[in-house]
Amino acid sequence: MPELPEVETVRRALAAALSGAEVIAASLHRRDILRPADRGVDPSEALLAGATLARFHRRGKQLVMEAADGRALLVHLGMSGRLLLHRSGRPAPSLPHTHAHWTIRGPTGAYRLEFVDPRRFGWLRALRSTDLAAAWEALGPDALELSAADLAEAMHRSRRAIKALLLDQSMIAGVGNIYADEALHRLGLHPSLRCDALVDRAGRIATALRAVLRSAVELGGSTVRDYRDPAGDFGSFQLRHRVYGRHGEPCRTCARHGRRTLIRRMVVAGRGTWFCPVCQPAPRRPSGGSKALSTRREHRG
DNA sequence: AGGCGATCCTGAGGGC
DNA sequence: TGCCCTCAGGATCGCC
Repeated sequence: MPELPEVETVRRALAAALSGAEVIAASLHRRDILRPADRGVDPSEALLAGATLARFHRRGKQLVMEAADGRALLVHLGMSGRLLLHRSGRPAPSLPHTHAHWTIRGPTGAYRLEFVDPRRFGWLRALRSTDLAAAWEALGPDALELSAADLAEAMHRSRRAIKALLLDQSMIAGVGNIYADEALHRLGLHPSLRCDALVDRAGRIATALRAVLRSAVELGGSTVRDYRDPAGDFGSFQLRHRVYGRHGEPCRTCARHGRRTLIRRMVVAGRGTWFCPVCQPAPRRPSGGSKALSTRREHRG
């Protein structure tokens, strides 16, 4: 799933190839990929036809293509969304679920850009670049720039599980299920720990989040299933995952200390959550109520 | 406040 | 081999 590192990888690739390029034509194949408020507008206008692409921004998981004429297009890749960039003239397999495409010509060549999203959790939103700040008002600070003070403030009055807060885009923008689990394992914190009990560790948590996200950006993000960069290539940070998706496999941190502990799976904040029961000991009073069984279906089958 | 479930959607993967 | 069922997840909404 594209989270901050994957979206940043996409942003960098698009910025490198398309800055200063002109959108010759744009086509929308599914109108419901636009946010509801945009469905009445002219699609090709919304998709920046005729514009010169000036800048590519990102906040959290949201990407913006900003045109020189004041138009902008906000892109959310959802779960399975891809922006694929093909050089014109090369045979480009058109994938199913291609919902929009652009013909673009610029300093580095001519391209076809495609928005592909099988599960359609992704979306596009047309706006003016002057409205971008307002559009992003609902998002918390970008996770790569998260300060200890921001995080401490968010945690201070919250009794939710720490993982729920990490996933809350209005608190921290960019963290999704993968990097929440990976950061918590590196911190040795159980995902169910209450925020207000961890305020004194906000600095460490912010630092660990930034570090895990930066490492992932350097490796082009994680490809678990669907994610590809604009060239169609995989990320490689999944090779560094310590817990995410590793249910039943040995904890590598424990293995280094001569212990054999298996990664477990539970549900926190409605999400599949992977953790090491030794590195991340359970709280004495798990948040989320009195249910004694906070883990379930720990074994395959 | 925040947990929880439903919703949107498709494809992967397990079970039989 | 192939069909069917379940499940995964980001964001949002309504309910409790």
